[in-house]
Amino acid sequence: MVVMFQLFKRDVMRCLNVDERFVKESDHADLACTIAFKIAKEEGKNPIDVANELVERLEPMGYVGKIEVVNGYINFFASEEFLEDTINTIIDTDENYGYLGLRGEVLIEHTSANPDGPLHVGHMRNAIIGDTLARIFRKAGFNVKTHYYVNDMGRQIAIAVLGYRMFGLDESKKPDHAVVEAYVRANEEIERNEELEREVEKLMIEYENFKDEVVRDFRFVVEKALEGIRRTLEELNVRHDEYVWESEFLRNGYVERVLKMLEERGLIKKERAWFIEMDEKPVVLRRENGTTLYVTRDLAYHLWKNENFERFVNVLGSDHKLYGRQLSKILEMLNLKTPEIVFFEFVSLPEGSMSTRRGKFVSADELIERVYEEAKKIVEGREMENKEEIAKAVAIGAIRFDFVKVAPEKPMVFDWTKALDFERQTASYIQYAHARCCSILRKAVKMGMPDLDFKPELCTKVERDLVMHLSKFPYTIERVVKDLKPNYMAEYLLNLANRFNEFYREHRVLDESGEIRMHRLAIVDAVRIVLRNGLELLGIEALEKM
RNA sequence: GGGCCCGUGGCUCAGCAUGGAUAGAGCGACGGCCUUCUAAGCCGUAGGUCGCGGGUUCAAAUCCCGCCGGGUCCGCCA
Repeated sequence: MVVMFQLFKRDVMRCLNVDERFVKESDHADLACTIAFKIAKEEGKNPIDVANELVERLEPMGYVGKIEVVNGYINFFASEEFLEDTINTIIDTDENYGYLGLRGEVLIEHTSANPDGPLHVGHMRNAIIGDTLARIFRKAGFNVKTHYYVNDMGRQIAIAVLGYRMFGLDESKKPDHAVVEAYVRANEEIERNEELEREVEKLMIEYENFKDEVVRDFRFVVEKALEGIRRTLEELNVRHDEYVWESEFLRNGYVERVLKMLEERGLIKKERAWFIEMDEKPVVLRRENGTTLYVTRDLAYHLWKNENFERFVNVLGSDHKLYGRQLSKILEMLNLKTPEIVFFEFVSLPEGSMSTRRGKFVSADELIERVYEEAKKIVEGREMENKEEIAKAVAIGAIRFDFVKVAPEKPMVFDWTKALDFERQTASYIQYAHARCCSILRKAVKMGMPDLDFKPELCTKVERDLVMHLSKFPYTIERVVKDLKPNYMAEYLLNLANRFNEFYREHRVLDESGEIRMHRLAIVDAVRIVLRNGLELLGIEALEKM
């Protein structure tokens, strides 16, 4: 477990004896300390004098190298030893660089789109955030399981089943698209004929009572939808360890258990329906007709999570915020752990919000297909092998990066012209930097097995900055895990690719000889490793040639 | 009506955690760079009242209050 940048930061804090609040990243130094401003204020002195005084009686220790005072800031630069240890650690630990040694059982539940049709671009945002978090948590050391929670008991599933019974499924279509067709048609029928409402309600009651042929039809329709959804997710390099059906919690007794727990604490009010009084609005747990609600099953699911995991993370659309708060509040009433929830804002279309019910959405399949076609056009004009695979990797990378780079709480507007514009794709920029590293190393090997030998005293300013940035990779993972913001990693990699290109422009590698050559090859190899590890965390293939 | 989120160059976004030294990218625009390790790249130029107003502070894009604009939630739906 090596966390280079944090070690340096810790040394800075120790040698000044200040806490983390006063030590910050800065453009002017590797780390800058602002404590002098605070002391100056308290003691009515000049910050510059205070800073100078502090520095005078300061013993550099560990990885702390040069220290200078500028305008009251105390600027710290890492030592040559730090740079050397960073590069050597990266090369030695290789694919494990980024591992933080954190421990614990973590469940990440994400995507969980209703199985009434294909994934649309909003669900993609959920899947990509969730999958990226899962990858980063694993890298940090956690034992991670991912769940797709299947809402097989919802009203819309009953409608889809009704559609299936009335019209069947179009076998020529991808199964999730066939399901949504039946679902949309059934909705249209219901609008025309109110009688069908009762049909839907009946289906729901019968399913909840496990009536055989109803269960069979629900299972059939849900499996069909999931089959299609799973295929789409596979294209995106998103994999769930398990698909958990909510009806399962009715069968296995957890629903009953959680209701009993609530009852014993006197929390449930029973009138015609059963409900819990809450500040914002009451939560109904059992309908007048005796059936349970989504929240009831979800409470049971979270009771189960409590028994099996130390931490659980849910990725949910921000329209579920009130729901999430209430769920957590009820769990707290039972002295149970609450989920950590990542809320993401909506992906809307230029013409407005999406709706599965009205069949108004951009499906993930369509987006993938069209971006892929666009990537193929670009690859066509180039001399290379495996054009199809490269186009695929570039297309999926472009899509994943586009979604993950935006902070979850920012609303997104999905725009076809932008999605298909490869000039603005930033994933391929990172993939390209990685391919460049590989190319240099490949050639070096061809010229005779090279020795890699980093010498900090040979570092130029550009090289030094690049190495410092490499040291922050584990630190970035730590921040993602702490804040649940996978966009930090996207930002980090973009920045790294940028710095590498600067290095590439200003320095030759293979044309050099002797220790400079070995020194630069070590840097290139270290950059290659971090780019590759980072792309892996984003679920983007690190191409060696493109 | 109340709650929550967002508002940063023409466009898409980063930065807000922990206030700090010239607010960063990409696209678009304009000009340049392939006889040198991959031009999916690089360099340069133009372009910003960080939604508005107030407050706290030596210091505010960042913290607090109010307002405006957009989104979303407020079901015996999921």
